Amino acid sequence: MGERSLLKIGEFAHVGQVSVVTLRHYEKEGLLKPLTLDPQTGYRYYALEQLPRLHRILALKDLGFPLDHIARLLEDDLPLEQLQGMLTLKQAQTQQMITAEQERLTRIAARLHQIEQEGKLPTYDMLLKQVDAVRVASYRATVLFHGGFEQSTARILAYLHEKQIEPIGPTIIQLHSRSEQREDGLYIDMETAIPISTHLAGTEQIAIRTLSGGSMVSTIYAGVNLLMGQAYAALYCWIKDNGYQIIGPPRLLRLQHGEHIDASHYVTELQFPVARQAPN
Amino acid sequence: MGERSLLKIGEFAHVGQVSVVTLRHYEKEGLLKPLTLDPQTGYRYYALEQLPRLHRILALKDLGFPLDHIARLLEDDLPLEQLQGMLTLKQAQTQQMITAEQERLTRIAARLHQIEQEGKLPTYDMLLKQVDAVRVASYRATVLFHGGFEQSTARILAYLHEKQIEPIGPTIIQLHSRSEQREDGLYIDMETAIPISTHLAGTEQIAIRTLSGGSMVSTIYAGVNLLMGQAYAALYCWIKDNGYQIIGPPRLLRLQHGEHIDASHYVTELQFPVARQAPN
DNA sequence: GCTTGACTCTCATGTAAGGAGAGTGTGTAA
DNA sequence: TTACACACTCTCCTTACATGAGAGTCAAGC
Repeated sequence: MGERSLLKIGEFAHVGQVSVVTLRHYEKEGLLKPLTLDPQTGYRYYALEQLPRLHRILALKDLGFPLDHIARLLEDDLPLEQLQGMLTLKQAQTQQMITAEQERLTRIAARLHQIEQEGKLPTYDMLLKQVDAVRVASYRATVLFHGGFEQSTARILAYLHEKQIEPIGPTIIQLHSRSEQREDGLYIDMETAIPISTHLAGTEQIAIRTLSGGSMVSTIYAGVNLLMGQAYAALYCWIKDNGYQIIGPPRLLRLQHGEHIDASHYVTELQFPVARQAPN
Repeated sequence: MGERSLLKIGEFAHVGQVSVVTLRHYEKEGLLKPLTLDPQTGYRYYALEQLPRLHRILALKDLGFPLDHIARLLEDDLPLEQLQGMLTLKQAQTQQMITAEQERLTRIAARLHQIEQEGKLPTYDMLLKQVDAVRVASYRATVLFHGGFEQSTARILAYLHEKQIEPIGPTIIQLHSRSEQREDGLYIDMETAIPISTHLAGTEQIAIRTLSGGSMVSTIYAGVNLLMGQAYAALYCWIKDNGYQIIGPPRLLRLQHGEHIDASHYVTELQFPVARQAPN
């Protein structure tokens, strides 16, 4: 020690506290070339004076930069503004990642919460998804909860058939109010909507309109679940736990229903339009 | 729609809002097999009833699980505790990652701060590293800052030479107090230490002891910088900005020094032992 | 001068989760 | 019939290395 000398890769790796493989990798990436290369043996020889550069590489890696960015940052003629720009950008990205991870943390906690509540494997899987706006033919009325939409659906389908238009997606039901009990059954204000591709005029009863898209919390279940109580409740909890707020009526997508299908094979998606709750 | 049917991979991908490639990938990973496979054509056919499973996969992926963990989580006979365990573990990991990212954010901010202060590319790169404890032969005295350690080093080396012991690392100088000006120069209480591998008895002057290891904030610079003012200051700022506290005397590692070496080729590492500041 | 063990070289492959793209051969629907 | 969807295989690409194979080199002891 104390003598000026060239180090073999292993020695340099040792003082730099990195692996030999890492040094070779950095050379390949053009980050740190050995001072000399023995043309006979191919041995790499490093000088201790290269240690500050290695140190800088590690420091930048520690800031989260990928190696190719570090290569740019190490260029001698890099203008100061660009350096600052890259750092500021990285700062923003890191902030964003933290936010994302925190949301994920909340989702995990919500899931654990759900398991505790139900005391078993959760039945419903919540997912936040983006939904496109879609043009529909819709019919809105306050009808019997059980079977009410069958009539509505039939009514719209008849109209579309008459106009020779085919549906382009599953029937969507918007539940505009919570159900209310009357003497002859459970009633609800629901809008039955069938997606179509073409524009046409509606009738007094059947409106041609566009269902808005946006962020939806969604869950899908198979089988019959007429009251959807559990799914509804689970979704409601999830939205609350994860700091969202409901900004519209829930939707029911009848992905696989019908008279000649056994009820146990029904597939339904339940969606709530949501937005991030303003953090007050 | 509304009819029970088998979907081709493209259709299923569409309703599930994933890519065809993804579905094939999931099949290969054993996460989601198509309901039937046409032996003639190899076409995959999915049932809508598989949508909840896909949904669950996506939800778990959203929680941050890798695909092989999801495969385990999807097993029917997974005991509840194991599910909870995996979620709790993931929760802890996510929390840890958030903490790490926040520290990174602080480091980036410190770096930007440093650039602003210096008004140019920062000269010193700070890195937090773990240092092992090391046995040394050391000599402590209040000596002239300039050249004082040369004598100390020579003294230790003479002793080691007499005992036929070779140093196993660069000379370490611990600065036990800040420098003080006297009439004939700048004095400092410094301990010069040379790493050795064997244990042996010391003398009145030369102690054989162990330098403790631990977390060190380190910077390396090449060239002569006798007062180390800038490096010292930069390191000091970094430690403060990043919420650490200094828990011991700074160390100077003379990685490449010596009489027959040009001062511009000196390589020195400056280390401060630190600990996380208790968040009060 | 020889052996031995530690070290070094190059090259290839693997990682997670697919994305992108090409090439080639069928299937399905209007 | 003509698009288009789908099949299969293959490769390369992403990050920052780790791991290993097979071969050559260095320094030290005998």
